Amino acid sequence: MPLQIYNSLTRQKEEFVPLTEGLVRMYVCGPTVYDYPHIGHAKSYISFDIVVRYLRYLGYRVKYVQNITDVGHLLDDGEDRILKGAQREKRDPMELVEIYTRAYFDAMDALNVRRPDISPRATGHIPEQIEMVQRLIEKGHAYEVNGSVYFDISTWPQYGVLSGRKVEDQRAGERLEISEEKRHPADFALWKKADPEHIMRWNSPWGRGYPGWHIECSAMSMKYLGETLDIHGGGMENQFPHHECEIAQSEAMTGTPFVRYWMHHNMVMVDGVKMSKSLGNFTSVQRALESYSGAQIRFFILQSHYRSPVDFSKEAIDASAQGLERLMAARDQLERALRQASDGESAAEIATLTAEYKALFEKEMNDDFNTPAAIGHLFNYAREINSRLNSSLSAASVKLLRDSFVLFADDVLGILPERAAGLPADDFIDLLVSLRREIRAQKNWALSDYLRVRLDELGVVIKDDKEKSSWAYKN
RNA sequence: GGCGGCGUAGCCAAGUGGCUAAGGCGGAGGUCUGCAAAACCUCUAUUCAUCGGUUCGAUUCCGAUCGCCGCCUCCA
Repeated sequence: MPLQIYNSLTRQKEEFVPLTEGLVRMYVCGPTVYDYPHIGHAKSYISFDIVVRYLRYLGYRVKYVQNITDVGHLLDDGEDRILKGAQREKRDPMELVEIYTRAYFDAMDALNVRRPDISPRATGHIPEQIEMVQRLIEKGHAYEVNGSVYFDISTWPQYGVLSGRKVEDQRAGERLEISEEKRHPADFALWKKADPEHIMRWNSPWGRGYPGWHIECSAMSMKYLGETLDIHGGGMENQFPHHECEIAQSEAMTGTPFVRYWMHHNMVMVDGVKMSKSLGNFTSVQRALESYSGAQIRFFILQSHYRSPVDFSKEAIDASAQGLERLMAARDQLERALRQASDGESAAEIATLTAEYKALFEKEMNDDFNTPAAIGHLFNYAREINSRLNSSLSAASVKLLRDSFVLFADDVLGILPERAAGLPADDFIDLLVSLRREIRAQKNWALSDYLRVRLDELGVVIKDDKEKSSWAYKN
């Protein structure tokens, strides 16, 4: 079965067919860089990292764009996030933005998330956004009032297609005061007039101001990917109003479909409640990395589906970390066997096994990137591999197993980081282990145990069998 | 009030209109071992929130109820 993607727009799984054969145009909403990235960002960008990696595994060329929002947007109290952050930390807004942009990339690197091909910044694309607003005014879909420009919902009856909402059903103004400038409560800002104290502002045909909340994604995605994207990703909480507004303003301007497949991932929870910056109950990635490795966090997130919420609890991560250790141990055993295996043809049985697991892995990944199920097969695969490594295999057979295991687990899922130590240490450990073998042959258990304990303290675990001893790194 | 999602073993978590309801953690037993660890083997949900309905048959489809969550406001 070919790749199926759950499309939020149609609310069903659909076969994935890109607009241009062999090329995927993909855009994902990036972070607002006014604070450290949290575990919710981890789930988001790991989810879409899997999408990109798997599409590339399938042979597509993927052009992946993810914005950096460095224009301040308004908080409930009318204050600007970035401005507020800058005041809090007594820094220039752009300095603040730079610090958190770097923190964001550092965190993603630690989680083994591959960087987007293009990371456009909103402040670097003000002219594009202004141009878009102008075109919307020209086409009669937007109006200017007192230095601000709003999108006119009444000119866009399709508003609501993505979220399935009717404008009249919404409780407009229940929690946020409706601007009196708007003709209709659901009209949204494309450009906002800046108050004198507003630091981040730019010249525009409507005076000094700054872009609206939704316009940057439309302007930048279309600039780099064209008028129709294959995939647009983001969090479910952005489905409305953010993505709904993107569709309205983009399609009103171009007259063509904006996005073919909308993908939305679910939220990270803490004790059953959504984690978010506004609720203040978030764990930063940097903080989580003090307790867990990037691979452990990544693996934990991939053990539930991207469209399911995940509860970030110590118990759950500890449990999944144990599981990850098994997969990493299997990889280590394969690498070791590869160094020690004798020459020879690969066995037909091994080729059958690798083909079987390739089919299973692809079946699950083709089903809307079902990483938990794919990982389930990986555990079975690891067991099959381990039992075969107990007997001697030819180097060609081991290589076949190693290559396929690493291809799925690491190239696509990215969950098998290199072990900590540099490679030369391996040779010394090999030497110590073989020396210990001699000591054991002399039944000098005291010295043998001493070596085992010392090596254990250094992070190397010994495993003794009748004919040989082997070892593995602990973490 | 409107829109949407979820409720599967002690915990985490896939899945399916009917053959054994994946996998991981934890637990129990075993093989191996000088001991240990790892690995491997066996066991660990007669049952999928509750109650109805459709069906020859439902955990899976439909309805109701209960519970939990998200969105309707910036948020990954």
